[in-house]
Amino acid sequence: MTNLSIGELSRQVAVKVPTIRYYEQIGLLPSPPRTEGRQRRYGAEDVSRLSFIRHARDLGFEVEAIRELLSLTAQPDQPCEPADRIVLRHLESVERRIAQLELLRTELRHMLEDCRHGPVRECRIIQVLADHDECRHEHGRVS
Amino acid sequence: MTNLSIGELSRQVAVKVPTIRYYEQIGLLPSPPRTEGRQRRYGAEDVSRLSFIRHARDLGFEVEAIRELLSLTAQPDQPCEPADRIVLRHLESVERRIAQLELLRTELRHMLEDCRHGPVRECRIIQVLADHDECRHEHGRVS
DNA sequence: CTACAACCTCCAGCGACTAGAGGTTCAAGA
DNA sequence: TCTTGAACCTCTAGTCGCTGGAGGTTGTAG
Repeated sequence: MTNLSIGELSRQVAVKVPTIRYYEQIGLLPSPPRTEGRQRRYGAEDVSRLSFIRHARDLGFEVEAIRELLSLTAQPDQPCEPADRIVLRHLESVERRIAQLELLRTELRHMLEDCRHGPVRECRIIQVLADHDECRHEHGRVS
Repeated sequence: MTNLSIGELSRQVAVKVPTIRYYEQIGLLPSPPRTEGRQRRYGAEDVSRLSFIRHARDLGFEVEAIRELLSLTAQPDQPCEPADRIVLRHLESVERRIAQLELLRTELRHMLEDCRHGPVRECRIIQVLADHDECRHEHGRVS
C-alpha cells in the first residue's frame, strides 16, 4: 500500500508510467519522495489522488477542471457549488458535442443512401463534398 | 475568380490564411504560382479544391481521409466504392463517439442529481470521483 | 556478486491548426 | 512618382493530453 514504485502505482491505478510523470510535471500530482538513487516512492494518498484524476479523465474532464476539483477536496468545509458548476459546464459541453455529432451522423447517412455505386464521376458523395450547397443542413465544426 | 491573393481566397472559401498555407505545406493543396515578389496567386481550380477540403473538414473527415477522397476525384472513371468505404468508416466512428458521449451524459446527470448542495465533505460529486466503484456504469476513454 | 527489469531524464511527435516576430511587397491615394 | 500601410512572406513555437524512444542508472532476486 505504501512505498510503491512508479510501476506499482501504475498497475494499481491503471495509469501508464509516463502519464504519472507527466501529471507530476504539470503539477496535478505532488513530487513524491525519492530513494537515494532518485527513484520515486508513493504512498496511499497518492493512490487516492491519482484514482481521482483517472476517474475524472474517464468522465472527460479537462486537466484544468480536475485541478479545480482537486483543490476543492482540500477545502471540505466549503460549499460544493463550485464542483456543481464544473460538472454542469462539462455536461453542457458534452451535450453540445452530442448534438453536433448527431447532425453529422444524419448527413453521413444521407450521403451513403444517395450513393448509387457507379463511377466516381456520378458519385453523390463526391458531388456533395465538391458543392456544399447540395447538402441538407448547416453545421459548425466538430471539436 | 482567377489570380486571387491568399487573403481573397481565404474570404471566398472561409478558410483562414495560415490554414491555407498549412494545407499547402502538408500537400493537400498544390503550391500555386507566385508573383515576382513571391506572393501566392490562386485560380478557380484552387477555389474548388479548397472548398472540397473545407466541406469535408466540416463533416469531420480527417486530413488523411480527405487526401484519399481528393485522389479519387482525380479518377472519375473508377468505381466510387473507396469513397463509400471512407464515409462508412467515418460514420461508424461518429456513432461510436455518440454512444460514448451518451454514457457520459447519463453519468454526469446522475452526479448532478445526487448532489445535495452541502459542504464539499458531503458532496456526492466529489465522492464519486474519489471512489469510482460507486458509479453506475463502466465506460472507456472519450476520444 | 551478477543480471536484468525497472527506473531515470530529456526530447520529439501526434492532429490540425493558430499565433507571433520580424521582414517584404503590393496597390491605392496624394 | 512617391508614400503609406495593409497584406503578404518565412520561420518558429504553442495548443491538449499524453506517448514513445534514446541512452544511461538503480534496485532486487537469485
